[in-house]
Amino acid sequence: MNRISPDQTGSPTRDRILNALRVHGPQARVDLSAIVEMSPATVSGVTGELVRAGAMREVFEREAGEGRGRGRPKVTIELVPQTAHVIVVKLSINEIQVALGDFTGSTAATRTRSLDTRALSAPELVKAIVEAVEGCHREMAPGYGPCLGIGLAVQGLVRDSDVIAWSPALSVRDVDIVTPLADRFGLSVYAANDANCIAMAIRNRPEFQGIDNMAVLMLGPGVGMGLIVGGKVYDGRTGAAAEFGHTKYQMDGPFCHCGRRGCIESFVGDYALYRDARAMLDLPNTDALHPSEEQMQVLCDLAARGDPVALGLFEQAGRALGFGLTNLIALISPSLILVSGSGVRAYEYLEPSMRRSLGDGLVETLLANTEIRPYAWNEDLTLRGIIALVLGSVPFQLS
Amino acid sequence: MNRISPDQTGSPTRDRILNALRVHGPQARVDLSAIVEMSPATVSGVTGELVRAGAMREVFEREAGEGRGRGRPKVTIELVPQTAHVIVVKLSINEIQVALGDFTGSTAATRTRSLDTRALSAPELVKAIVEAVEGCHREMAPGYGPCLGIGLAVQGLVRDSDVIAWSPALSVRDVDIVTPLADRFGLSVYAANDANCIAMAIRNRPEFQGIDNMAVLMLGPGVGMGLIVGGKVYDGRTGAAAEFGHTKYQMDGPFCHCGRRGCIESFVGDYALYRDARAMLDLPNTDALHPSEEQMQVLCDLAARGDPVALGLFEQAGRALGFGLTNLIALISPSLILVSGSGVRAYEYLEPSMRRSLGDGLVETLLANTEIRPYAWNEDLTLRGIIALVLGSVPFQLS
DNA sequence: GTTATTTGTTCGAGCATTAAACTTAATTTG
DNA sequence: CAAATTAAGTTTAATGCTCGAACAAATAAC
Repeated sequence: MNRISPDQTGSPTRDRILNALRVHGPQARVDLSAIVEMSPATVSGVTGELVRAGAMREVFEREAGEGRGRGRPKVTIELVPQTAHVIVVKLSINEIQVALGDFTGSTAATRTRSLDTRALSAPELVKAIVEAVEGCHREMAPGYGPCLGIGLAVQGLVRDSDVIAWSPALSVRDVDIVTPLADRFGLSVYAANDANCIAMAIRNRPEFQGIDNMAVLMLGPGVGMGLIVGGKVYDGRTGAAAEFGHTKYQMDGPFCHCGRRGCIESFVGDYALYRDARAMLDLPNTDALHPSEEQMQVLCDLAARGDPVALGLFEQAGRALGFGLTNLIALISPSLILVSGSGVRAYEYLEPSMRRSLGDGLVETLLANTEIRPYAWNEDLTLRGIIALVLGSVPFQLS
Repeated sequence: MNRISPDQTGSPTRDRILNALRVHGPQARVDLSAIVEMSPATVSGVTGELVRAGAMREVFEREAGEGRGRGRPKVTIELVPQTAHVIVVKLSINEIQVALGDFTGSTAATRTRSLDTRALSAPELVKAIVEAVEGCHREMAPGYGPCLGIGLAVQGLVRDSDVIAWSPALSVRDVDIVTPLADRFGLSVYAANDANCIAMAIRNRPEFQGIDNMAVLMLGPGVGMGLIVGGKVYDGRTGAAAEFGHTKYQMDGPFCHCGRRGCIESFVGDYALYRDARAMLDLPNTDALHPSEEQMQVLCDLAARGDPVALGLFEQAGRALGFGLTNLIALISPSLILVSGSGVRAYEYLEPSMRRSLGDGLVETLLANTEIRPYAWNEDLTLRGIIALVLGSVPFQLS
């Protein structure tokens, strides 16, 4: 949570309009008024104010092209990207990425630094992040208005949007990362789990606006999940929710990174697949805890060529995944489940056994209410998500 | 959902005040203003209006007893129970119970009718419920103000707060129960799953006001759950959520009532315990699908006397329960899980293995955030819950 | 009795929102 | 090409909700 700025409140209507423009892109006032479900008069007032303040501008696209009907033509308005910015940091294994998010919610620039994150102490971690933020501020922020806040997307367990309880990228635990940053920069700082960020980014796309209950599964090195409940990212108030990957498949199954046995992740995570593959196939030895993209691709290629061992592996993983989804659906029954993450590359090999598993475990009524489909994986979703989170949390105020 | 009264809107503030009085009981205006977090001026206005309308009254409890400090004494106000009423029906196996809920949310009177519910066709079911409601209207409602709505608490799967997709009490499926009732009586009708009703009733107690994420487990003939997310009953938009009992324990486990295998319910439900007990102990033959309270009590007594077979049964059930809770906590991480239902009678025998199961499956961070404890079972919770649900859904309007 | 303290009411200011009337800017039609 | 038509956007005045502030009421303490 933030440490600074206790209760400044921007008008909720203004924030809704700003958000509508971020989600739906430039819009005419009439259309905005339909989106936010307020009268044109209200929208007119708010936009007028913001245009005068320089945060929005009218955009004249004189392409009489198509769709131009009778009557006064619409004039679309857009956010001025330079109005303000946020700085976000993505912490993953051996990598710290910093990005500047502009006022529209886009990533304006990013920079990545490689370092041995697992060797960092808590103060060193803070220092590394402070440096990243300062670097971003120095090099990217000029030309932009004020910094509205700082966001942190963390692989791992974030508690109370405040402290990193545990992360695969770190060897230290329970690091309060927010307080020192807030103190250092005098800004609101928000930390969030990376899967939640991705869920946020996806839910923010126009096509998912109506869907209030959805889950985004992140297959990859680990197995994560972001949950949208009631239209908002669900973090279980302690932040430690949606740990789909550590849902159980078999109590006496293989050991998982988390130290327990039989987690879904220990059947579906990259390391699990590669571990089992190496036992049966002739594959290069490696840091088995973190197989690379290329190594995983090799497995996929084998499956594509019909290799029965590879196919069998994916089939088993699909079964475990289906088991986990069965429980997820029984408990939450989200209307949509998207499967994403780098692991979607193997979706076609996972899907059949996953669906079989689901069919075995769920009554039709439940199954029929939930749509499951893959969603193309894209690295930048995390950044877009944390940017959206910060922009949505800090009310915008006119100066 | 309701079919009548499309969008009449009572003031939200008024509804909040009414609800605060229902939850916290009679209160002075100052205290009310603290509870609803509005200024005394606003509360004064609203209560004045309602007192004038006869829906509230001041109550003079002249017991100078204790707590009387300096200053003008508080005058508590209470809801007038007769102001209005709701009629609720609880449908369970071979029983239809009807109750009148008064304006304060209490059950003013109930009546129960036994009949072979599984023999009913859809129209016969509707007829039986209509009769129950009419009987209630005739015999209990005189003396009360208008009927604000009708509520249905149903054992089983309710879809879209509209149709009974499946119920153990019925042999028919997908019965739209709401439309005919709404048409017949010209009132808003709400149907809800019984476990959700109970969760609602419990969450409505003053001591749980602050807890926004909680789960109420219902052990008994079946295993149900009610989920409170963000302070509201969660029904997954389709109503078919929180099916904890049909969460999986072992894919190849015993068959469950739902037709699938290995559900938690098929290890923890009364029928599962009794089924396994009969295989090993000398117990009376019976309708094994629905063992009676007394029969289950026999099992408990055996455990109390240290019978190893009975203890072993409960231990196994506890293990399954713990497995299910592991997944629930990993996914939702509610801050509180209450275990209730008639099955709590055996809680002390279930608990040790349940906790062991949880310890094996969950990392401490997650486990530490969730409190699990039993909650005394009380038949009337269902009725109180559905009454609260109807009262909370129908905005109150001054005539 | 006088003062202090707390509860509750009343009144007016402030704010957000909207309906309705109006202005603006285009297209279509005669 | 002017007049009619259509649709977007603005302005204004009215409504309604909420709250601060002043005030009234009812008691205990002194």
